[in-house]
Parts: sequence; C-alpha cells; structure tokens
Amino acid sequence: MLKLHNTLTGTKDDFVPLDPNRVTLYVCGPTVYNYVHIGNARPVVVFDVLYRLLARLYPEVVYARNITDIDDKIIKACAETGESMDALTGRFTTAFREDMAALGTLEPTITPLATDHIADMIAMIETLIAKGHAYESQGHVLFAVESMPDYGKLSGRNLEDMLAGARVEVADYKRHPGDFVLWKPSDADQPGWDSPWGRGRPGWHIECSAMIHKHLGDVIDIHGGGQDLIFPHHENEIAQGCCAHGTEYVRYWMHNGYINIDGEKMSKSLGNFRLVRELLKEYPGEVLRFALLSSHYRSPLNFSAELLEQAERSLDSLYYALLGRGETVRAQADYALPEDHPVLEALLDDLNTSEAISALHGIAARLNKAEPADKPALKAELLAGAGLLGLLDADPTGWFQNKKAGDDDLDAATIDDLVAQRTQAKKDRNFARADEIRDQLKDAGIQLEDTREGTRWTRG
RNA sequence: GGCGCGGUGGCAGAGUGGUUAUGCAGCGGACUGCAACUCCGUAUACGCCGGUUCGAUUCCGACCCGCGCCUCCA
Repeated sequence: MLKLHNTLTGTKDDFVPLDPNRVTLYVCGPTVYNYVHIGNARPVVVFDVLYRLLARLYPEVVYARNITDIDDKIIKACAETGESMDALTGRFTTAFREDMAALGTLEPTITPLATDHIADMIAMIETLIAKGHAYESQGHVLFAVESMPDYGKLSGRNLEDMLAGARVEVADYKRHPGDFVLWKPSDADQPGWDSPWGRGRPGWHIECSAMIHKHLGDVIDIHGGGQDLIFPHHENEIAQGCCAHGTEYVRYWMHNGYINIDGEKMSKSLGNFRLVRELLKEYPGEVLRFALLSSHYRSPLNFSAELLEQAERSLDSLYYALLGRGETVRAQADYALPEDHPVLEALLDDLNTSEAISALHGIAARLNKAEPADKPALKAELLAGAGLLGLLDADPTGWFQNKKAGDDDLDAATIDDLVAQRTQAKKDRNFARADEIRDQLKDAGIQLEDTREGTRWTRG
C-alpha cells in the first residue's frame, strides 16, 4: 500500500486512486525566463521517483508537467534581452529539458504550454463568472474569494488571518483584498490575447487549472510542487478548479521542502541560487540526483560541496559493487523486484528515499561478498532497486572513467598505455617503476586498482 | 500578529516505547609487492526541563534555538 503525505489533510494517507487503471499526476513546471536552479530541480527529481513508483504499481499513469511561457517575469526578461517572447521561452524550455534529462528524469506523459491553452483558460474564466465566483473590474477579471466558503483550506488560513499580513495588494478594482487575478489587461507593447474582457493575458494560477481540466480531467489524483506554492498558487488553483467544475479538483496534494544555502532558502529572489547548468559542469548529473534524494523530500536539504562529495562517494561504492573485483558478472535477465522488497517498501512509505538508498547499500554489501553463483541475482536486484530511484543507470566502468573527465585531462589511450607499462614493470618485479607510474597517474587524478583480471583505473 | 515545520553521533541523514539505520570520515585487523577496492571488528547520538511508563531519542506539556509561509518564488 502506497502512503503519501497529503498537505490537505496534514497526515500520511493511504493512496487510493480514483481509477486504479489510470492514475493522474500533475506537477507545476518552470516559468521559462532563466536557467533553473537546483531548488527548481528538486520537485522534478522527487516527482520523477513518484512517477517511476506509480508506473510500477498501476497499469497507466498520466503525468503532466507544464511549462509556464507567459508571465510578467518573462515579459521583463524579454525587455532586457531584446528577444521575442517565443525565442526566449523556447531557449529556456530547451535548456530546462536538457538539464532535467541530465538529472536522469523521465519525460512526463504530457508537457503542456500555457500559451497553447489561452482559449481553455478563457472558457474556464467565463464559467467562473457565470457561476458567480468571478467578476470583471476595470479590464481585470478577479476571483471572488468570499464566494468560496472553505477558501484557505489547503494552506490552513482564513481570510481574516491573511489580511493581518502586510503584503496583501489592496487594489481599488478588488472587491476583497484577497481576490486574485484571473485575467489582466495588456498594454499595446505587452503580449496579449483577445478575450471577452479586451486584449490581455492570464493570471498566474489559471493555466494549471485549465490544463489539468483539459488533459487530466475534473478531478486528478496527485498534484505536486514546492512548498512555496501552497499559498497562494495551489490554494487559488483549488478555488478555480473546485468552483468551476463543482469537484474536489485534487485528491492528494504533495509538496517538497526547500533547498537551503547556509540554512537559508535558495531562491531566485534572494540571489543565493546555484544553477543546475553550472553544477553540471562540476558534477555528473547522477551525483546531483543522488544528493537530492539523500534526504526525505519534505525535509529541507542543505546544499553544499560536502553534500555533493558525499553523494559522489556513496554512488562510487554502489558502482564498485556493480563493477565487482575484476570478474565479469552479468545481471540475471529475468529478475523482478519482489513486492516486499525493502527498496520498494521504503518508497511506498511516502517516498522514503533515504531508507531506499540505505537498502541499496545493503544489497551492494551482499553482492560484494557473495559467492559467484549468487552474484547475477544480486546484481539484478541492485539494478532493479536503483532503477526505481532512477540511479545506477550508467555503465560502471564508464562511470569511474568518465565522471570527472575534463578537456585537459589525460585521455583514455594514454592512461591505458601507462597502465600497460606498469603491468610489465610489476611482472619484472620492478616495483619502484610500477609505483612511479602509479604516482604519476595519481597526480593526474587517476587511481589504479589491481584486480585478479588486471588493473583498472578510475578518474576523480 | 496569524499559521506551520524542525533540532539525532565528526559530517550528512532515516527510524523506533526496550535489541545494528545507512553512507562518508576515524580507529584496529584481513587481503595486497606496497596500495586501492572489498571484507571483519570498533568508538562516537537523539536541544533543555518536567510528566506518563517497568523502561522515553520515540508519547504528553512547558522552555530554548533555528527555519518557512502570510498574494514574485520549486
């Protein structure tokens, strides 16, 4: 039984899909006005693990992750670079896909673009107006929060509490200060679409509700995103989705914790972010992925060089187990992870990735000391368990030889040649020469290991 | 002011009303020409104060500290 922490109930609940033959998952994707930082990558990786898990448990999983390609931050970025909106959003959408692929994430089933769904948003806004939940005012269309009795149920706040906060934008076109924009007018130099309320553009929240309705249905099973989306974004999505279609909209809400730098939240607005693109120049994507999965998804994760070094060493030890001690072991081909496997059970418990990784180390330890006859099954078990987490997909030899390769490093042929010279020196019992070569390679960042089937080398 | 989260060994980080988390780093040993890898063994822990209990790191209460949200945000 899969258990998921549901923000709506505040508890870890049994996951029971609406339709066990077709599970629906929606995750808020990026606003494409910049390269994404590692904090943006966390939900993508976390929900990638959930997607892999659901795919194992149910016959069909429909996973949608949007691209927000119309937004005031995008308009601002275009003004700064002089690019057209299409060019800018296209460029960063491609970069996002590349970065996420480097982190070993699977493509969602559907990747809807906001600008492809303007008509759906307009239709939804019209429904909200018709049902008395929204109103037009000075070219804007606003959602009337007072029209929804349980507004605030996701974030656990009520309208009075919110007004006590200092940052509510009080605008004269709002009936209630908590009302939020569904549609706003565009100036002549701003991108806009014709609508019943004049030329304008959608508010932030409506795209997700409209795209969920179009692609996944009136009610979906799981909606995920970062904690900072709980309010206002997801609260307002609930308001739109529930009021427009008279349904519960989303059955399980999941939110990942933040990534911190020196104990402070990483965010674009604080400026303390690390771009995935930059990190990928220093670390293999799998190291970043492993680091993101090393703690529970709802806990804050302090991001540091130490974290990444530890992630890399942990991965090394798992890959060492796959590599073996020089012998060639082929993973058992027909292996299937049993239902009560520790890796699976850890993930079923609200995606306990730390415990799942711990279980992987347990398999690796058994593999390391297994009799040759038992190794194919254990190797298959390790690969299958890691596969649920999207890990250990690389060729083990390639992992060690390529992970830190830079342009000015020794190439493989040179290394192989030096290794051959050292092997000959060892054969001649000229250990001084052998050690000299080993030291020379060590200075170049290459470690040697003598196995019973010859010397192998690793980089980094 | 309102709402919420957290404090675990040198570091990272799970979990549990009683008995090993796990990884990295450390220490001792085996293996090795010497190493590396691996294996065997080993030390270091649950913020503070009360309460419940035979027993609390775990449950309850207070306190201290840190963090987040309160209409830009993953």
